[in-house]
Amino acid sequence: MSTSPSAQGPRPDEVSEPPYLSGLNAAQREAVETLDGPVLMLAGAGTGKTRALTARLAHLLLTGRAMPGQILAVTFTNKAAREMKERVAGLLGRSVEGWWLGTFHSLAARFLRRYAEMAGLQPNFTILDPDDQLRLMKQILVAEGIDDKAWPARAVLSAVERWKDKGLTPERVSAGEAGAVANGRGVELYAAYQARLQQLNACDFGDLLLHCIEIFRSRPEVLAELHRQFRYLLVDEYQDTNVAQYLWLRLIAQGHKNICCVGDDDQSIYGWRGAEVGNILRFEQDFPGAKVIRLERNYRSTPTILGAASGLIAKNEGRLGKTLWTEGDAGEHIRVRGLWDGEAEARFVGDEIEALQRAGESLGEMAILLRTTAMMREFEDRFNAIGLPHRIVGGPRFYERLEVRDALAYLRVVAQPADDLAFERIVNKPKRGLGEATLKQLRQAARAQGLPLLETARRLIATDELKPKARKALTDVVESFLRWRQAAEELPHTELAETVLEESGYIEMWRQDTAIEAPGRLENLVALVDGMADFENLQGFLEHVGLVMENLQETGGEQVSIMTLHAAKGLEFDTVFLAGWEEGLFPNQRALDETGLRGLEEERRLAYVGLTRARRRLFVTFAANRRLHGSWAAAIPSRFVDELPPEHVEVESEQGLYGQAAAAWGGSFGRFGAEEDPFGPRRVSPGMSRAQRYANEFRPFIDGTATVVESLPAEGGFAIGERVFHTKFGYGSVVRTEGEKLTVAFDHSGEKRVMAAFLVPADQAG
DNA sequence: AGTCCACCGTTTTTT
DNA sequence: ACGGTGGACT
Repeated sequence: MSTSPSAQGPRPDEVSEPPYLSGLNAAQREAVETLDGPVLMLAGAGTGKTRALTARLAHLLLTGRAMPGQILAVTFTNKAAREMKERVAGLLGRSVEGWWLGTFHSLAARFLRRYAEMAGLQPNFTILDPDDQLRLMKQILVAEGIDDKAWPARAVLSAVERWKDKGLTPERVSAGEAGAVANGRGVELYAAYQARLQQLNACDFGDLLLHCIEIFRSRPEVLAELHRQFRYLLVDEYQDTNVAQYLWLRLIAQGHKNICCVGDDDQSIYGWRGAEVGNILRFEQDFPGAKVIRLERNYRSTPTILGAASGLIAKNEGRLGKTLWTEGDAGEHIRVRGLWDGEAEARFVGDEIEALQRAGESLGEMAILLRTTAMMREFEDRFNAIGLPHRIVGGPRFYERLEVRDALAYLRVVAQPADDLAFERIVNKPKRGLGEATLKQLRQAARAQGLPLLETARRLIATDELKPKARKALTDVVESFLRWRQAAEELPHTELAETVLEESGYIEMWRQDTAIEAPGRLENLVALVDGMADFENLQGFLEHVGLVMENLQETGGEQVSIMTLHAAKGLEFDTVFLAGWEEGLFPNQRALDETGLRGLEEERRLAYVGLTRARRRLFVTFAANRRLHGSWAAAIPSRFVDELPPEHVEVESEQGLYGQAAAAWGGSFGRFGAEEDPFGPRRVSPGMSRAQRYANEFRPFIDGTATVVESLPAEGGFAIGERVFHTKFGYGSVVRTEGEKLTVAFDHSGEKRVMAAFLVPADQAG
């Protein structure tokens, strides 16, 4: 273990050692003090990673190893960057100025503003948001005559994004890879998209990194400058980096090779957007001589929770492997509970929360973690009904709201008149009679002259080419922008924004709107202008907006949190409810279909992330029936339920609920011994794996329940009044028949329209 | 030019 | 179920 020779003098003894070192365990201490060379800090969930990380930064600064400006620290979210800044300031007792701490994208943007012209951009380039990207891609597809039915802009754009994630410019995309996109025209479209971005003086998120990489590769003097500057690199959440980020890092790290990457391969959950677990698995090869430090002592969860999580994640292959341990009482068992449907599930969770609340537990220490946002609704409804304070974490973000985006589009055109996407967005908002016809004319002229739309409009209104009405309206728009650009020189940017929104009639448009959400939109506009006050100028504000799409919500108070598993990464709660653990939902069927075993393992990691969010108490629930895309689907418990080690789990099942499915399937949700199995003896051989049983007997139910069965011919007719049995809804009587569609009054779930193929005569059931 | 209706697709999401 | 989108209609 090396200690610095400088500032602090010789190795401090126990008493006088700096406060940020005290209380660290041996591994953490090693992670803090191993400053030179490549270090991989494998930090399991709840092992005090952030603590070690911030201490390391404090150590670098306090020992005089590095000046703030010589440290490059990368996080994944702005929130994480902010927290790190605050915590290091807390350790040092003062705030640190001038260091390079931020997200990959904000740091890359900072570089790129400096070297913009090397990438063919002007320094005031716009950063496109996802909506702009999509609109731009749509325009490209139209221009190139691509059938958008076969190749929707979404799909092409996502292919382009994956290429960018891999650090591939159009020239570098391999033929094999390109062939699969848009009938082999993928690269062509990618190139056209890039060309258009350049015209707009814009780039998308992926470009921020990609342009940097290209500059680093082609301009050794730039890279050398960065190498001189940055002596120490620190990267958080390394398991979620993509190839482009890896290349970017490696190029910068080549200088001093002092790179410390922190991550947990078991928590890699962003493969679907290009993250490569491989980056962390390969670290030691990528950075020869790397020291690997494992943080394995968990300070967060009970041994029970930790044991369950470890047992589950052990089913994954290709892990670096860690053995997390913790001390203390085993704690409460994990309660696994099966419910009739999603509504019952929400009711159950609500009841448990109320019970905990009565027992003195704080709502702020409880969270419901879900696989998809679609599942949130059920909980929201229920909590609203019983008046349980809650908040949805995530959800539509401030800068994504349409009124905010419109307002920003106005400001973007003022700041950067070549921003055609922004111009098109607001040219007819409020309605000015500038419809598609005029816009088409304008676009054509712009293309012919190779000029931005606003400049083209300025020229066009001097001619007689437009219809008088359109000409009048467009003149108005052009003159307004000229005036606002003038005003931008003199007015503070907040006043400029007010002027623009008022004079454009945009504010008035919402004042006139009688829709229920209009007042809220006006409030958001006010909030937007208020928020601008925190920035020095319009440019700085727009830069922030481009990079920070996060919510402004800081809702305090005692509330239960409802969020997706993805949103929960990095958080912890006393009590966690993991709901919707059903095959098809979680693990998500689409993940399995698209990426097979890889997808399954990522889903399992997601389960692991969920489990490890809990400090003391954990509930896992699943429903037998789930309303999905409008129709009902029968569900069976997630295989992950079975993968929780039995000794940590306590199953509570509603008696008889799963009679049908459970009996056919083997009569167990995994936890019952043969003698206590309430559903009777198993009908499948005990040696058969769950996956096999499943493949044999449940395939049709799992992949596409309804569709598979619906396509079968109806089996014989049912008579009105006949008693029938349905695997999802139970017993009932036929009310109406229309071919193979029947209406049945079910004893427990009311009238439903069902397919005859789903029904059997009641006397043949069981 | 603007409004209405049928149709489609529907995991996760930061920057 | 539901919301967004594109095409047809007024």
